[in-house]
Amino acid sequence: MCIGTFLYRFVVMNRPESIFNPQLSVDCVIFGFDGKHLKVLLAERCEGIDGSAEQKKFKLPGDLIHLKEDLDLAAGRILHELTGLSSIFLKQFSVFGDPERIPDNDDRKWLEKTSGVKIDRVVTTAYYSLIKIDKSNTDQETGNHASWHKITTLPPLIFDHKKIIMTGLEVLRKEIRFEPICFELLPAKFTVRQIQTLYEVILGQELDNRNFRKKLLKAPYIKQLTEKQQGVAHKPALFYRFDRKQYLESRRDILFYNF
Amino acid sequence: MCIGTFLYRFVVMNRPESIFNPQLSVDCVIFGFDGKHLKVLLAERCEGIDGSAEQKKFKLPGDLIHLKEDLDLAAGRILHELTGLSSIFLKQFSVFGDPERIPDNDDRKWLEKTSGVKIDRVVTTAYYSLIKIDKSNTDQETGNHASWHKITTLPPLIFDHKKIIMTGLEVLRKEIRFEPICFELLPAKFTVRQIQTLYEVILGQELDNRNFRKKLLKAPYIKQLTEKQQGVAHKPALFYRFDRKQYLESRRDILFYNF
DNA sequence: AAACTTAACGTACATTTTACGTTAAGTTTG
DNA sequence: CAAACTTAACGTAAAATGTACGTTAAGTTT
Repeated sequence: MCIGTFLYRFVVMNRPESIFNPQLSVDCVIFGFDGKHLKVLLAERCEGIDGSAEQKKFKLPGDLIHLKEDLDLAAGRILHELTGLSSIFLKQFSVFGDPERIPDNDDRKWLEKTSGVKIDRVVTTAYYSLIKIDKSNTDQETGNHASWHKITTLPPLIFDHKKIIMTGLEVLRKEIRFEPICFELLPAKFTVRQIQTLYEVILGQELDNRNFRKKLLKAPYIKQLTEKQQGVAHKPALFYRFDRKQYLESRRDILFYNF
Repeated sequence: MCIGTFLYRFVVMNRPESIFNPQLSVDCVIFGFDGKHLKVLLAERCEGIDGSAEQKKFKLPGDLIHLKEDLDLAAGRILHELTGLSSIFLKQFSVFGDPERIPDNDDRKWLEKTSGVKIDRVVTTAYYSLIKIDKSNTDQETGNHASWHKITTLPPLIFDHKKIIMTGLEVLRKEIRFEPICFELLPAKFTVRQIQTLYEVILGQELDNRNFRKKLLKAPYIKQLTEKQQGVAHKPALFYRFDRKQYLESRRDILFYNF
């Protein structure tokens, strides 16, 4: 939690009129790829209801939004507070508006306690983002009581956050079939094998490496570098980079329809 | 406006505490196809600010949601109130959460007057739906001060409703490239030409009829009927129908990725 | 030096797309 | 009533793409 958030919380806990809108929130499903597994960044619900022994639960990074705050900007704020990153791929993908999505139990009491406002119903707008997992956000597990979890083995989550993650994953799966958003999940230099593994973990299916390679390298926005992999116990792979400008150029005037 | 809505309004105007949530709304972009043009169903903002001569503006069918109402159900309610239709294809596609999306002018005053509540900010969840335009909703223009408008020539709209429609159209364009949702826009029996015209108006591009036909008829869920077109001044076309069950069957286990 | 591992390239065949030409079945017109 | 007209329906050849594999290459490890 950055200073800004801390201050907000302080104010909230000590003033009758909240600066938060108690009915609107955003939650971010932050996908990351470490070369092997698709992961999601989760925050620990550290504050218990009464300080005593409680179930350790996780939650999506998210927050109530400020009274006059734009939703997209609020999502950016949360991502920034948690990771220090800004201008990151971030896309609204769904709204969760079931009036009973925040059940009348410990979860709600915890939320009312930490937000300092009476919670009636909360409609949350879900965003997903893709980031590269590297030393800066892996080593200390990003700090802020946040940590990466494989999407295949998620810990217990509050509210409907599991459903939100699964919906986000579906959207990501759908999206990756047509748009190369996967490059947001890779370092600037990558090998063909890395992209293929990423596609495999997202699609949940093995792909033929020879055909995958052919299809990928035909794309005009995949640029080969002269640099090679180092320190591997086999033939080193060449590095490639994603040329965003070429990508946008190549996407113009495509017509496509299917049955 | 159906009786239900009227009652709600009556209650709202006469009670201090509203049964509406003044911060959450849904708006529906209802697409229709009349065989020639892609259209959208718009409601007329009939009540003026002070009853005097005012600018005639249109709005998307939409409403504030009830205090404990689910968003998806609210969208269904609005569609039903306006068209009498239920169990219609209806999909949430975006949230509009700019705090300034309802500007501080006549539009806001009108909204406050008709809803009976003080409007601070309204976050709206947008849905789109697809319906067939036929006699039941064309002849009397659906009643309820609602009417069909070509998406190419939209009248003046309140708030950011034009932006909402355009975003919905983009989503529809994207969606139609991969899923045959277009059959929601066609009568049960249709000709190849009808589908092609529909694709052309949605994609905004002419297609080769011979190749379109081949591609379409390969789909296992397009079933030829024995019936032919009648009363046309040329070779009558065969009718086809969409087999939803076969469609779902054929969609299992498809793997697809592209660069 | 041989074994091992993954990268990188190639090839033959099937399928799909693309760009057209041709025939068919009706109505309208002179 | 035949010729003209209009759109439906079918066909075909070439190009492009996808699929299923086999082979060679460049390193490290044993």
